[in-house]
Amino acid sequence: MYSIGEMAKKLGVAPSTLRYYDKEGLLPFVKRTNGGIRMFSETDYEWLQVIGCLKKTGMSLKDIKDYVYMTMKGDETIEDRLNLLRKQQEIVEKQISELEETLETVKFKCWYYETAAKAGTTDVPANMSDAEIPPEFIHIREKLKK
Amino acid sequence: MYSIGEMAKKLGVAPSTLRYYDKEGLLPFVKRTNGGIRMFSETDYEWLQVIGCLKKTGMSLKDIKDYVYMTMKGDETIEDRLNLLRKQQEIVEKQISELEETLETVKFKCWYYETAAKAGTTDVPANMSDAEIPPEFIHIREKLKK
DNA sequence: ACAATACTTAAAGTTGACTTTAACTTTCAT
DNA sequence: ATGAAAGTTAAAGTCAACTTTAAGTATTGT
Repeated sequence: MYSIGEMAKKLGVAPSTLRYYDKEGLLPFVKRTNGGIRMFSETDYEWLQVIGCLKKTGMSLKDIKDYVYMTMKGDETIEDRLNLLRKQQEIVEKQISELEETLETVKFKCWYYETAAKAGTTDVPANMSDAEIPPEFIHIREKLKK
Repeated sequence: MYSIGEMAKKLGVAPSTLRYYDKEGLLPFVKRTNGGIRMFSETDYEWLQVIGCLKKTGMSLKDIKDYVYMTMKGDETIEDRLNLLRKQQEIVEKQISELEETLETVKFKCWYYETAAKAGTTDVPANMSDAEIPPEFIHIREKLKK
């Protein structure tokens, strides 16, 4: 069993964050001592890991709360939870492919400034023809212009 | 030349967003008519595409503003801009690898609920031994517990 | 000429996810 | 038994990035 401070440290978050999550109804599974102090168990830790994962996918606290409540309802919500997770998988896959396109654009910009640095002026990369620039950047430059 | 409404449509953002960016100093290059109305050019559009790219990397508007001003200063800031973009490349690469780990966790959860759905209860995937679960999920389940 | 539409600004409001504050209580080590 | 450390709550504050509002000005089509 862990106190809120210990669990916060284990997770790398502030204790106030865990209190906030609890207040928002994300932690209905957390038990209290007679004195009213929260006691976090190992399975609570697993829950917080899952909450952390869903947060990384960009899910809102409200939607995470709905998922937690679904789970609390038991086996009758298995299909719903599966559908929710499948949608979340698609969302993350889309996020990754968008970030990969962003990365290509940033790499183009790096090439642009490397070329400018060698030449001493951005005029050089700015005025290059398609034939002169690395082929993987042609469509990126086009996309930025159109 | 485009009005703010046309440019906003072209970019898929609200006109108020462009006014906000201008007010925050991100668009020092945008010219005005005698009457004070903003006129966006094709190169302004390219600028907004770059701003959009940097925003997708998670850069704050303040830092984007600094980059815009660096560029306005001319060729003496080429090295600084290159360093900034290289750092941003690293940031995006890290974001992608973190999202890929998140994706694996979501895929594990999907497998978990698919298995639960077949069995009619989450007890089945929950009580499986390492030997029974797909090998790629062993370390993910471990990570969630430890 | 004039109505409709789109533009302008400054200032206030919104949102989500926390964080801080204030006043108080519980737990733990000596 | 007592003082420090860590816990508790409710309520207010913060932050970034917009969005909305209000009051007014400019542009465009007939």
